[in-house]
Amino acid sequence: MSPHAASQGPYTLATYNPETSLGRLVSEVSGRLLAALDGEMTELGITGAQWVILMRIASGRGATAAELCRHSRYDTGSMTRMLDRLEEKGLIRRVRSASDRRLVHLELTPAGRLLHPQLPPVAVKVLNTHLRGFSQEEVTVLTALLQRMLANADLSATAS
Amino acid sequence: MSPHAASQGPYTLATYNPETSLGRLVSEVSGRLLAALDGEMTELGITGAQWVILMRIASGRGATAAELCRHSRYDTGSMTRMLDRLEEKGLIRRVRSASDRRLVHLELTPAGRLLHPQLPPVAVKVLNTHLRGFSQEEVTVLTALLQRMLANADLSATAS
DNA sequence: AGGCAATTGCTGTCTAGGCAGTAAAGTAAA
DNA sequence: TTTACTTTACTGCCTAGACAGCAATTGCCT
Repeated sequence: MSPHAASQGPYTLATYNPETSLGRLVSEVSGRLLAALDGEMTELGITGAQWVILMRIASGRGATAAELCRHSRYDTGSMTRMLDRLEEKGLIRRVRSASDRRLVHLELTPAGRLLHPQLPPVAVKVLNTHLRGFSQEEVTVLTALLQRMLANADLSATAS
Repeated sequence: MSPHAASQGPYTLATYNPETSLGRLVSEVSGRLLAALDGEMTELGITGAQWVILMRIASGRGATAAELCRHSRYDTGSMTRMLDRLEEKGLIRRVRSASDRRLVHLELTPAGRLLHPQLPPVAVKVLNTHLRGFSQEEVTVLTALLQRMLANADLSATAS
């Protein structure tokens, strides 16, 4: 590595164009995906954000509020209120843990279990709509590249 | 194309995994990029969202509030308040148009013009940080794939 | 000219997330 | 045991965006 390697990279001030940069592109695609998810979800009575949390609880990857926060970059306060909304809609239930009384275990209600199977098809539809004309390999390449960006983000986050 | 081609695509219910899907990935990368931009920007006294708007005004791509809304998927009400904040910080100025008195032309104040050159380097730094280990060609491929997703999103949006 | 629709920018109101502070519960060390 | 620290969930308070409604202005059309 040369001494000034840190100042090098794919982007330079001379070539950088905010309108066509990866930053704008990723943000735009993300926004479109969420908007599409929201649109498909209105008839089911929940939002895209609630879709994410519900899926996590249903799959057992979000047994408590704190665990959900750790994986979704949500504030614990925001998560409390998010769970309030899901509980108010009768989709989830809070159960105070007996072994550790700080914890509140989260589980789907019968209504939640009834809704759950309807959630994945919506995501599949939205994704495939945005991937028209993509080959299986292109999806693999895109996924791998984004995962590398995420790994780089983790490096920076841990370093700071 | 077979009659049921519309129901096919890269993702299927059998293979779909919400944790590793492109949806989650794009959303996560987008969030990280914005968070990094926000972090770098605090010392400059503005947020990542304000960075975007300022850049647009400075480059002449956002001469009025309505034009900014059309390109940033913001509500006109939200844009009004966004511009309020930038005006309050002394970075932009509102000038009522003489030719069309409905319009309010936006321009940088001297303080805004002073801040402007500091904005692109921050984005370049953030992007390159997240693109460590990427070749020039990989960035090109990633950009092209995301642009195709965006084009597909536009198709759906216009169709609905 | 006069009427009608569209555009622009703004304002109230609602929802939702971030931050800070708190109480309860658990853990570890003196 | 007692003390200090951490974790968990929750609660105000603030910011910020979405939606609906508004007045002013403009262009279009007869």
